[in-house]
Amino acid sequence: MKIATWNVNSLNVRLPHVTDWLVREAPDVLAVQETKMEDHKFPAEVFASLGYQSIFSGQKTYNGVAVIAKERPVDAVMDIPGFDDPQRRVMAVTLGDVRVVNLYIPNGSEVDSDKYRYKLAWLDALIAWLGSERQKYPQTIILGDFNIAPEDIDVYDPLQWQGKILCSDPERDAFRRLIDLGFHDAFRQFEQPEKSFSWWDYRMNGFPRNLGLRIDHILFSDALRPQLTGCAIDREPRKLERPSDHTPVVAVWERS
DNA sequence: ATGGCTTCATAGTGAAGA
Repeated sequence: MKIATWNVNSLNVRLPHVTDWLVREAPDVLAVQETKMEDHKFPAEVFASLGYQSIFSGQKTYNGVAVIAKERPVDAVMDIPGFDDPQRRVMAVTLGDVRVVNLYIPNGSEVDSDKYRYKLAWLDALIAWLGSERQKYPQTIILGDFNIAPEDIDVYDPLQWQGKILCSDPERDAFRRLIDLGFHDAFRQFEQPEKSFSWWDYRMNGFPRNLGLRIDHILFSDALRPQLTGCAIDREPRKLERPSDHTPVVAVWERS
């Protein structure tokens, strides 16, 4: 199974990039974030014409998540149960015998801001939920835009970013607590190029200078460890005209 | 240089992203 995550930063603008990428890479599953699109506008028929089924939870202007898969996604959950949140950031589905949890974790804006407190509360609720989901779904993949750079090696300039949003200790602690539920960072299971990032700021020529952060992740549960054969960041879509500021992260399992 | 760039909602500019 080939599975990918991609924050597309508006599916309306990025649809040609996404369809081109689906045709070229032929993943079994693509989890997207920041569709910024209400459900009645979701281009499900475009993906259907490429052999993909879609399930989506969107809203106008901000947020919005979707799972695009060859197999029919079932048993969808579109909220963190018990966590009242109008923002569309969660899409958990079952594909075969694997539970896939697609996340658009809040950005947080600035440390100590209201949005930062919302991010930390959101993460607490997420961790509590996924902790209880573990027994139910031994084979789980959690992927998406985490808006957390877990380690200094995931940041182009760790000193400049020290303690800042995406890198603060409470955010990294939340990432660690998620891992400690029994998950692993697929990207770090393999030798990787130095300065591997998944997001680059549109400003300051961030991408050509590789001023990036690794904030998009694919985590997997213990039961899926033996079959994982690779994980990589695909920088190609970031080189296109009018790219998303994020680029896809891809993981491959030998079997479902 | 609390800027830069991009998207969206809007019809001027401003919010938000990361």
